[in-house]
Amino acid sequence: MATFALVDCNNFYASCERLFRPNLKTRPVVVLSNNDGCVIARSQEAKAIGIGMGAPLFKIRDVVEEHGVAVCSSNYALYGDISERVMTLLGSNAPNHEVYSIDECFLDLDNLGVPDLSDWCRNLRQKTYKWTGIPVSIGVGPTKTLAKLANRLAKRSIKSGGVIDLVHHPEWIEPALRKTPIGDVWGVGRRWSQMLEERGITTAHDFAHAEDGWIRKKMGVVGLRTAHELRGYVCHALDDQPQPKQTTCCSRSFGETVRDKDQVHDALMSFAERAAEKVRRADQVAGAMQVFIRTDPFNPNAAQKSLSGSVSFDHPTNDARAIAGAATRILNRIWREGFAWKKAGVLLLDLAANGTAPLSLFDAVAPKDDGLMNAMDTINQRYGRGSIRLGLAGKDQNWRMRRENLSPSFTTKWADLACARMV
DNA sequence: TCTGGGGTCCTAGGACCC
DNA sequence: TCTGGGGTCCTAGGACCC
Repeated sequence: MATFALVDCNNFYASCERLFRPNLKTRPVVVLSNNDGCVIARSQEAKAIGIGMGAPLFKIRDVVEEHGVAVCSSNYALYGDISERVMTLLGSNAPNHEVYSIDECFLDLDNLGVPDLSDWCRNLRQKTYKWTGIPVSIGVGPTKTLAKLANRLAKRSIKSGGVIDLVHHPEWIEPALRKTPIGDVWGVGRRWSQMLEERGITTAHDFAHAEDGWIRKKMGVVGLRTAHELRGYVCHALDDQPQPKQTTCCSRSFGETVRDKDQVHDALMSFAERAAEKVRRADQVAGAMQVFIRTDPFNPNAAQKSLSGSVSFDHPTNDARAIAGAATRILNRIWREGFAWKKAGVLLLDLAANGTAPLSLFDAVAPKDDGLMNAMDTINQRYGRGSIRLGLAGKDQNWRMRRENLSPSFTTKWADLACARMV
């Protein structure tokens, strides 16, 4: 039998915000989405006073005021760096591991050669807290889906000490399935849980005992795999060598709607540049790209429009100039006057490892000019993103994100380094 | 007034081929 | 009046994840 562990950081973004700001330790903390729109992470105290996931900031102003809630704009430079530290530590303790998201990691605990796995997990949990300052919970199960489920219960149970092991306590599996609502099962989202509830399937236990043919018909092979995993049959293996990305995207909602083409263009140039940088960092090139712009779907009074266009590159590229140029041509092609644009984005598609992209028929050698891009990346890495850019930025930047409560980049910017003072 | 961004996988349907 | 069956490739859309 396989043994998977899921290590999940507790309230990750809120925990990161607290790391370098001890004065937040005793206050409820929430972290906001881009443009400071809605709540995407909450500390335990913030959950306790009833702040919901996804709550728009304007709706919780009163609660914030009343309880002295610390409100933070999201700071992904900080979270990404802290995440790396946690993952490195986990990886050094369990060589077979899969970094699943910014705050989650699956471990393969087979062949680890430890006498008491639950004990080992509790140690790992303490070590992670001591070394990184981030509290984690650990769920252990015979499949990834059951490890996830165990993790969720570990987070909720005080007496579990942050660890629940369903592999060495198989008698816990059935009660665990019974007390997990169907919508909290990994792989069952909002649509499916509504559909299942309407048919009386309200818990993980109900779903695990539903009929295969019916599940297959209603939810395809994806849903069937989830059901099998709940029964203890492995359908999702540990993926410790993740495949390179096939697409990458840089998109944003604007701080304010924008009607002016130059400003939309300016935003797209910035996205194109950033997307190209991501692809260079992965040592890939893009074979095609897509640009989209759209109005605000939440505003019922505004005329709605969603436009997009794409191109293929003759020579797959990661050069910001080529990508920005293509984005400009696409925008010129799709642009329509008279709409209040709210969001735009650049997608780079058909990504391939740099150097392996096939040459086009008439090429002797692929064109190569990496010097300038390398220099830009080096400067931006050293002095902070945006230190050097293509000379395209316009003056009006209404599309820029609102980030009114941004914490310092404690670990990724020299200027933001925390200072300790002897008293 | 206000409502994120970045991904993956699967399926259905159309175009096209033999 | 009759108009197959099976395959591939591509795209759009829908489900999910964090």
